[in-house]
Amino acid sequence: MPKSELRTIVPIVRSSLGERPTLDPQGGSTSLRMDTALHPIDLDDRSRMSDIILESAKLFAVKGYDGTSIRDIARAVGVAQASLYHFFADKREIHSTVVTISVERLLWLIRERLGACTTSSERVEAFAQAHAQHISENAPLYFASALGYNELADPVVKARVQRMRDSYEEILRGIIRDGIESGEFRELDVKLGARAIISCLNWMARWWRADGPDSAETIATEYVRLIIRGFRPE
Amino acid sequence: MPKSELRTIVPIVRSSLGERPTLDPQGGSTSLRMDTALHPIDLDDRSRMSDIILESAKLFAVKGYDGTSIRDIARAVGVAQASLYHFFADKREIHSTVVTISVERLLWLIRERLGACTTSSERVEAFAQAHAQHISENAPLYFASALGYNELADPVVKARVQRMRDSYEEILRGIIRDGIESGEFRELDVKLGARAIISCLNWMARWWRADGPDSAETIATEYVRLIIRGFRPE
DNA sequence: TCGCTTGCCGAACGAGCGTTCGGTAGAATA
DNA sequence: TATTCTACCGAACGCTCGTTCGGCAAGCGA
Repeated sequence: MPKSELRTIVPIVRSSLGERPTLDPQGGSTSLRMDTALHPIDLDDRSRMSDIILESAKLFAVKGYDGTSIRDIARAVGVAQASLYHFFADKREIHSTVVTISVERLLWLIRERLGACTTSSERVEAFAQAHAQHISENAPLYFASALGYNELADPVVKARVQRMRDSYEEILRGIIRDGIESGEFRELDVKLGARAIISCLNWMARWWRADGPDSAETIATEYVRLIIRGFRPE
Repeated sequence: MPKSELRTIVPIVRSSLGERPTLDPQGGSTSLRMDTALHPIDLDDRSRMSDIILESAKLFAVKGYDGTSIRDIARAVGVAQASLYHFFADKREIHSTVVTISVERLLWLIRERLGACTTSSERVEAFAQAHAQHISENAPLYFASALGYNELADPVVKARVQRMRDSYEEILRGIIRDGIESGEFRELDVKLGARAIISCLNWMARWWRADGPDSAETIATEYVRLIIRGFRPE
């Protein structure tokens, strides 16, 4: 089961390169499955494929896409270069998979966290904390995705990741809109408010490190509490 | 004079690679001149050197450091590859110069803009507007610097740019501290407040484009007005 | 007029890149 | 038992990269 889930996403990423996914009879339903993010991909099994993805993510996070060579990845995983091509079509597919899994996880985590919240303020805070949890739990994956997602060469993969980022942003906008409607927030520019919070969260990829004094969750919460003060009426 | 100013900064950047700057007798005084940013570098003369810097900035901004080749730059400028090495020691020096000039300009612009302001709120707004003005006036330079400044290979250049970014951040922190002292702002976490504003400004490099509906200055002002609401007392 | 510097170029260098090919050992399937 | 498939590898291919070298023409101070 864990391994089969991992084996589901790669053909989907690959399908955007012109190939059809081999595990599912229909392309349409698989991409729907992607966007709705019903489950996170398991990378904790000790399969080769997980290893490749995780080691690649570490390298991409530190050295960037261009700065990381196939030889680097092979050395980190402990296999020959040629072996990587047994699991992935090319280097771009490895990178696309890393980025896609990261965004998929983030979206899944946010949706799961939002279920337990009632007020709009709580929901904004939960949104930020889910983002922070993703940063701290999947640091290499997240940094690789955040720093390198505009290096995505394939336009189809890029479009799908963009679509997922759009729905990520739309979730926050919806929360703020609800808050305005219920009177919990004043009449404010929804786009601007959402973007301010997301900017703070995203910029953390540039300076936050796990060995620093504050946890990602703490910082995210404080950001939200500061900005949400500007959301309050009067 | 314009050209000579441009010819000042390059030896300074170069000096960090182990060479001594040739235009100034003392290394210490030149690096002091850099950090205090007494004047912006003129890139509007039609010299070869300005051309190389500006065309490189455009390419770095779009394709990144690794994605841009010496051949790309030479083609954009309209010279042979070998000619670039007449003005710069290597590719890294071109990139370092682009990034350094951008940060230098930003700092200079902020210091100039802050002179005309009185209240702390005005000063925070002026800070953000100076940043926005830099983005819109020097878009390629800024994007190249913002997206690629952690690709700086040379540790000495990286340290100097970091130092300039630190003093950039310290300016904003000082403004906020003054505002708290005078009672204009409540007792808030200065580091966090400054970081929130800077995050919004920096993240603009990822999504703002000159052909969009809003000017960079407008967006920056609205960000600040939103966040500053959370700075106000009670 | 001589010699030096500046600006510039064509051609080539070695290194590293992503990728491919032919093949093997072993497990799974028939 | 015969066949197929999975996981994996060593060695090489063609290509692009940053950089270097030797040389040329124009300008300029001596």
